[in-house]
Amino acid sequence: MRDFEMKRDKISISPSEWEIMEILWRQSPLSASEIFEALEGKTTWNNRTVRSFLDRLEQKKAIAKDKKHGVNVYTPLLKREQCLRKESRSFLERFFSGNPVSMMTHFIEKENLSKEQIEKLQQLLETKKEK
Amino acid sequence: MRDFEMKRDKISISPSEWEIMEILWRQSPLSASEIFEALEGKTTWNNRTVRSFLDRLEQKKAIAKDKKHGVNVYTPLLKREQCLRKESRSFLERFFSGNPVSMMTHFIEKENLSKEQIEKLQQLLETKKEK
DNA sequence: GACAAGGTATAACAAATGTAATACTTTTAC
DNA sequence: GTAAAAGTATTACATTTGTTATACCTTGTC
Repeated sequence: MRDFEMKRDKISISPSEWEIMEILWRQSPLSASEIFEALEGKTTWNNRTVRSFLDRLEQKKAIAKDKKHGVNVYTPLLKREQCLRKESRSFLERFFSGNPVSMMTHFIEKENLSKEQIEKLQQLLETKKEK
Repeated sequence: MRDFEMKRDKISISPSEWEIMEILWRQSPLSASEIFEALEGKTTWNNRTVRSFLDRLEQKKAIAKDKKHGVNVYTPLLKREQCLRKESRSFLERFFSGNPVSMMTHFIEKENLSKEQIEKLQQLLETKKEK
């Protein structure tokens, strides 16, 4: 494995930071106050708090900071896909010994799925089987 | 308002603590050194470290400590089922906006499931649909 | 061209977490 | 019955995370 990849793997994104990342994955670059506004309704974070998270994400090299027209704007350096995969695997490992079937069994049993939802999953599995 | 951070009155179990809980859910009561032994191979934690986790779990009232034959033994106070459900929901909320179907879709797409695994899930879904 | 509003950089601080060390007490093995 | 081993209780300390606060700097407005 190459060096930069190893380093990237070590980045850990906290729950709060993840909220920020989601905003930026949806749209970027954005300024701190744009991000702050995008969080309205979702969180009650102070403007300062948001800026702290941005600072930390930048230190972690999860996002890049650029000065555009005298204002800092932020862009993701990590791909959502990749981060999501990492988090998913970690969840799987922690709670289901890495076994995806027992994990999904848990959700199928515990979540109340509608007929439509079940059928959607069935269809997806069918497609997958024919791969 | 859905602030995704937990309320203070709810017990939160850290990843390391979860390992301890798993041991105790499998078998209890156990002494600190029994737990330490059960962790061999899984972790490289020092004996002291394990005892720290036990102390904290006790403070959190996730486990009970009793002195049996001059030695402290520990028993879970929380049900695995319940904790697992809480963690699962939090995962679902954080990464898939609480949508179980999109979560499962992710896993079906990203994990390489064998034909047998897929069929097992299909069967489970079929059963569920007839509920 | 001074000022208020907002931006920036830096610091603070407590709780949670990971990871033990110390210092005393009890039990066990000779 | 004493010394080593094991246990207990308390403390420590760095890092991460959540949550601002302070103090300085820029800029559009009057």
